[in-house]
Amino acid sequence: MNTIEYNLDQTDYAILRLLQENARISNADIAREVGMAPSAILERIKKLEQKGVILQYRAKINPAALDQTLLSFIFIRAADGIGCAATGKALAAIPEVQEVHDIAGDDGYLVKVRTADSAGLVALMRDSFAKIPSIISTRTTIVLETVKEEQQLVIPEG
Amino acid sequence: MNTIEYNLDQTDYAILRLLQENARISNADIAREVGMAPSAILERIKKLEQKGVILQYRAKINPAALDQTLLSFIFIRAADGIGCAATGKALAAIPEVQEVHDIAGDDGYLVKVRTADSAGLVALMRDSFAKIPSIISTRTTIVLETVKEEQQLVIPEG
DNA sequence: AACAAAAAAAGAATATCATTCTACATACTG
DNA sequence: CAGTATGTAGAATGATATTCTTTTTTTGTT
Repeated sequence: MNTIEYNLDQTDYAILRLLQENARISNADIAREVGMAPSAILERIKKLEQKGVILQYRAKINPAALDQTLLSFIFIRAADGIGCAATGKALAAIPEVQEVHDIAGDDGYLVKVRTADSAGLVALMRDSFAKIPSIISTRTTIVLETVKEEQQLVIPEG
Repeated sequence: MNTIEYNLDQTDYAILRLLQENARISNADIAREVGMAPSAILERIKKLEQKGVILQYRAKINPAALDQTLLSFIFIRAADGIGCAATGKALAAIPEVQEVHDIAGDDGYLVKVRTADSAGLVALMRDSFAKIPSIISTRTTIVLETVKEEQQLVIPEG
């Protein structure tokens, strides 16, 4: 199911806004920001996690620090259609593959890939993509510069 | 500059791996995992932040909880080339726009967008995109299902 | 409107944690 | 070989997370 059966109020929004910006903020600081007791914040966060509103807390690491500076998007045409997700799963299993999206229109996937350089991209396509037999063709788009990246969700204002 | 002048060792990798999975883990827990003192972990994390290896700590929020279930990628052809980033900035300023990438090959941008539904997407293109005069044309790809999403970086094994 | 039931928040108490400081070990440098 | 710099451990303290109890607020029902 896509929808979540849980009503968020203004306090929840405020908490989410703070956590989205800085997941390592203390409950005490959140409590001060929203004007409530730390214990109440803890309860709310627990509930937000349990209800599936908060999925994870993650550190965003600089790709350059791990020598993964080349970003590419690859359209992939595959022989299997929707539901038969063998290609998607095979793509998802590749470490360099950041995202895999099943897209509408032409039995294809859109894949986001990070490699060290163009040689790494070539190697990836030769070594990993070529081993997935259902792939018919690929079209690669190189990212020159990311203007805005992995933006967080827009949370309704108080 | 793209590269980072900082050498990471196995302990740093272990810390990054833990923080990437759960940014709200305590320094004490990290210390237990890697077999070091909490004070040492704190120092290392501070340095990783200061050196720009760790960019941010973020809570990943379920888009469905905020009623943003439709994901789309839009290729945008614009009149300005590389460097003249007016179009990119205008796109980045749109709240629904999650990512903006300047791509090679055809003076264009690849944009990732989240809206509530197809009506929201239509409204976005009518109200926001249409107001950017440098946009020549757009090609939209609807995501049916995300197989793998916003994967974190692959950190070298110990 | 009044009451009961349920949910949420505050407040206090305790265990845990972050942070600072000092001391020590290790590696690098002249 | 001294001297410097870097990094870690360990202890101390101040802050925090977490639990539990009490109080308040909300909700639903008559």
